Amino acid sequence: MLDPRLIRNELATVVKALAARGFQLDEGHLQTLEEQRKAIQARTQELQAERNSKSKNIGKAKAQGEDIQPMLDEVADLGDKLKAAEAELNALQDELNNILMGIPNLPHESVPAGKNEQDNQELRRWGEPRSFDFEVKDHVDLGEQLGQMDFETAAKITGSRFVVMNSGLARMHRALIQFMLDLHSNEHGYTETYVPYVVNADSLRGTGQLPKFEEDLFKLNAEQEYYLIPTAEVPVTNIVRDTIIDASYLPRKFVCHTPCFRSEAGSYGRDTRGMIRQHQFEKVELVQVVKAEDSYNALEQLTANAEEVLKRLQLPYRVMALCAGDMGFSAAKTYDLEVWIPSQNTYREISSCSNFEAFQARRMQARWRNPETGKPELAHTLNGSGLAVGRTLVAIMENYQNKDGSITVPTVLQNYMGGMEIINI
RNA sequence: GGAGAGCUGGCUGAGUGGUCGAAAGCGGCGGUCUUGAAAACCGUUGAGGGUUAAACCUCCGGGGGUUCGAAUCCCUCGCUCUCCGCCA
Repeated sequence: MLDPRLIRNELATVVKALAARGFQLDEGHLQTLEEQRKAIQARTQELQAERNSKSKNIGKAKAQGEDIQPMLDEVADLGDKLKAAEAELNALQDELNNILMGIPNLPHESVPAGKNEQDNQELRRWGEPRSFDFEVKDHVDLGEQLGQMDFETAAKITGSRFVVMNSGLARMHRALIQFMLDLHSNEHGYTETYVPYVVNADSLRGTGQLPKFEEDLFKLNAEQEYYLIPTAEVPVTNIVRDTIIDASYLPRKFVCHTPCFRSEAGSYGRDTRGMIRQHQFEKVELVQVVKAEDSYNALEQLTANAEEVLKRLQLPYRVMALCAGDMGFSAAKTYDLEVWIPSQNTYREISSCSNFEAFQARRMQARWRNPETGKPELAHTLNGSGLAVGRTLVAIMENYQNKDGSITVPTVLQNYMGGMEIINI
């Protein structure tokens, strides 16, 4: 959520900044509502003040044994008037709030202009894509030939966009999770965290998935309004919802492995083959809660932490600065890490690292107490994948494939796989 | 599943219809004392909105109701705890 005062006081600037990311804000409508709100709020508060003072007087008079009937007559219709005013105010505030909750974050000044992924800016590359002296296979062919990756069985059990794995691939999948958790908790200073995979609507509103993106989520058909998490970002960031954090606890850095569940509504026909886009996938997520002044340094750090995973796995990648039009709803700035996928002869997203500034913190009232002023201030939140496990597995399979269809195990993973050096039939 | 108790400021916790945004303690901040620190003592200290500043308004788990007036009474939902039952 944007700062309502910013919207009130600098509406034109906000409208312009939102246009940069392709969002049309109905300026006139908002202004009209805001003016009405102001007027009705003032009137409501006057009525409330009148009620408070008159009630107080009645109390005093009664205590002194005076006849209070005339005073009661005087306030007879005040209650109804007040109730009507409050109802009107509530309706207006709900409407304004709905609009506010649907407005995306403003892009940071350093974010490149642009409409879509064509306009993203490549910042740097690491590693040299390997040249193969045989025809490369994609991970689906490799996995099925190994007999360790089975999409048909998964489709029988559930439906499309799921996978069954076993043996070496299943183990490497697990090894990746352990490796990433260890790296970030032991070397990068993150606190390993375990969280619920089912969350309530408040949590999803806090991080920005609701109210606008409900169709991307799996909603449980339960008595409570519960959803499967689309990313660990939701439960982990909401750890600080409705709290005032002591300054000495900042920055807070969490690393958390969870499965992620996405309905992928609206992505029909995209990446239908293989493990690139699944309804269920594992991800190791990095989340930071920091002071406002630190958040852009934290974004660089968090991105570097995610990059380190790719470096240790010796996977070639590039770093993209997303343009304003390609960024997610809540982000002020986003770097995507894209890993080299030989079968597609291109780089594909494997991590997305974003600074949300105070956008999520304002929605979830996540604050810290500034000792200099003694006042609570909104925190800044960030997160990034470190990394998406399924896609990492895909990248390893394809980049480390051998002519005979076996897959060499990256050195850093061998200890996590009981010394296994190669995956074959 | 059944019965009961509770949810109050950063934290603990008092408050059962009016002068309560709310005692007390802890913690925080400022000061006295001290070479410095600790201890002790004194003062100060909830959040949000509003205003040049004030006035004023809202908030005692969420929502609704009763009342001139609600932290306090009623309804409802959520959560926590205790006991019983059931299951692992």
